[in-house]
Amino acid sequence: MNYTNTSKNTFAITTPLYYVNDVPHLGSAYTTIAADVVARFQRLRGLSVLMITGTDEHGQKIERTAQAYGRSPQEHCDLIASSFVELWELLGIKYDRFSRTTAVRHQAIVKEFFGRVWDAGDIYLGQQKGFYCVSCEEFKEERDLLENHRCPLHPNREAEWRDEQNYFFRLSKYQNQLEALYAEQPNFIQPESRRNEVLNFVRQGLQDFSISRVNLDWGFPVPTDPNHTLYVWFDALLGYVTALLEDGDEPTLANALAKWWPINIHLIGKDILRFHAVYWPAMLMSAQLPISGGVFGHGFLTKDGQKMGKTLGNTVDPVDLVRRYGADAVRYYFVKEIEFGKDGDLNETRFVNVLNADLANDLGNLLNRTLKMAQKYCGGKVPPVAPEDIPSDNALKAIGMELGQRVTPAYENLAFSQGCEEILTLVRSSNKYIDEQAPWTLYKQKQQQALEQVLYAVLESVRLAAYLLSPVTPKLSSSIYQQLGISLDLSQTTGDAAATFATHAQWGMLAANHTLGEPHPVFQRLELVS
RNA sequence: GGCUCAGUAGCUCAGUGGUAGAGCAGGGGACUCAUAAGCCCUUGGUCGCGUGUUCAAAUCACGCUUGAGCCA
Repeated sequence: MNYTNTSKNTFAITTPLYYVNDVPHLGSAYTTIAADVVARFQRLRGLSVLMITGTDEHGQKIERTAQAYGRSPQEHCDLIASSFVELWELLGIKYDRFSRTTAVRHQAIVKEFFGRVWDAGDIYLGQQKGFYCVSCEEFKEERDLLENHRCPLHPNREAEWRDEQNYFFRLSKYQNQLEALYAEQPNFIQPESRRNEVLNFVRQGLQDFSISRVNLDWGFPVPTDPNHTLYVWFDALLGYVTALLEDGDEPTLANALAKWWPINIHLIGKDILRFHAVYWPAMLMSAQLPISGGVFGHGFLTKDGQKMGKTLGNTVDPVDLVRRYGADAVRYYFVKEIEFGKDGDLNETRFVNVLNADLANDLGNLLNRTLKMAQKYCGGKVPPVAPEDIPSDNALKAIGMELGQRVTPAYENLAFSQGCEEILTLVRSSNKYIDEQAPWTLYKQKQQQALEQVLYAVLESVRLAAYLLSPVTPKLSSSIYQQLGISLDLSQTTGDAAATFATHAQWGMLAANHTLGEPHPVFQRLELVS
């Protein structure tokens, strides 16, 4: 699987546009961290990257939530949207677009897109009868509901009986085209278990779905019939398109699609897979637009093995988590400790153990002990060693020479955990190498040349590890670069030449004789905070 | 009810036919450059249960069981 479009030098990735029913939860943070990691990696590779996140702000649920808080819907949306922005700031998310579905220009895009689907003859008026769960914003089959027509996902509220005229999207027409898409692009839906779910679902036969609601004000009017309001999902998915507009652009599809379309990959939680893997490509087919490169549905997070939820009262506030442990720690834990695609657990004891072992003890201390030795034994400078003079069977060079090539497919395939493990191999080997070579003994024996080779090999290995890990831990990696005396802020790379993979992912780019920085612990050991 | 995925060391997981592995956590040791870190050694598993196929099964087949999920 490789979502990089090699014919263009661009890479566009999205998180969902998060529903502003409530302040951001940990799951939203998880998706956004993952997207940021991919985006940062692609920038390092020199691609022009557009990372899109944002908020989905329409629908009955928002209307009612706002009402419950005594706010206007727009006030409510503004408030919640800003809490997302703040969280991304806190987490060090470097997004390029924050797309809000209440934006004025979004309406223009939706209107034009609707027109194309309308002209294709794929929208018709029909009757929708059934129980509607406002929390899901979906009609439910009666057999799927609990007693008193309560939705299994929202058992505290009864689904509402609706019998109304709705506009429908002719999804059934795209059954064959969708199946062909899944067959021709086996990676369109990842991971595989999710793909199977979708195939199974589609195989059973697709029904048209309703794309408008009546008796609802908070949303865009159906362009051809203002008595109806567009269904929130129809407008939300198009938020990805609107996000592609440059600031001064006229809000037209042509402008939006000019540079970045098709989006390389949508990262989503598994709960909204159907919208992205079935409805969305069908909508694009109807509008005769190219389909996105793929959809990756990741798993859910549990807390100490239990589902997080308000009923259990065990939700974890991402803001609180970052305040207690720091952004890099939170990012690293979720990216390294949870296999992307599977469900994962947050356990704070494990959190602290892993962070201390990997980042404080193995990586941070490795830098610190080596820098201190460089101070004592080499005058605080990178030893005058040419990397080519280090034999290729040197334990660290052997790993370092191949590491970039090993880590690249891991990032490309969103196998973050694997990539981190590869990097850690070099870090752990470096600690072992120091103990084996015992530079302090070489110093006492006045074997300066051997000593310098050892320290160079280790310093360079730390640098390489920091560079390759920088998509995950941008601040930590930057601190390491700084202490190595390299003036390049890895947390702010923009895809320009200075920080590119071609040079920095090579083992041996550390320049001899330049002055190293002052050693300070780059990652303090964490304490379990309750 | 149908279907999918998973069940391997205390924890998180790798291992898809040939004498059970990693990281973390636990125990011991030697060292000293270092963030009481690192290094070495080590405790720990009838690989969910059962039957079958095979010279040989964590690995293949069937059944059961537990958990997660999909079936608008």
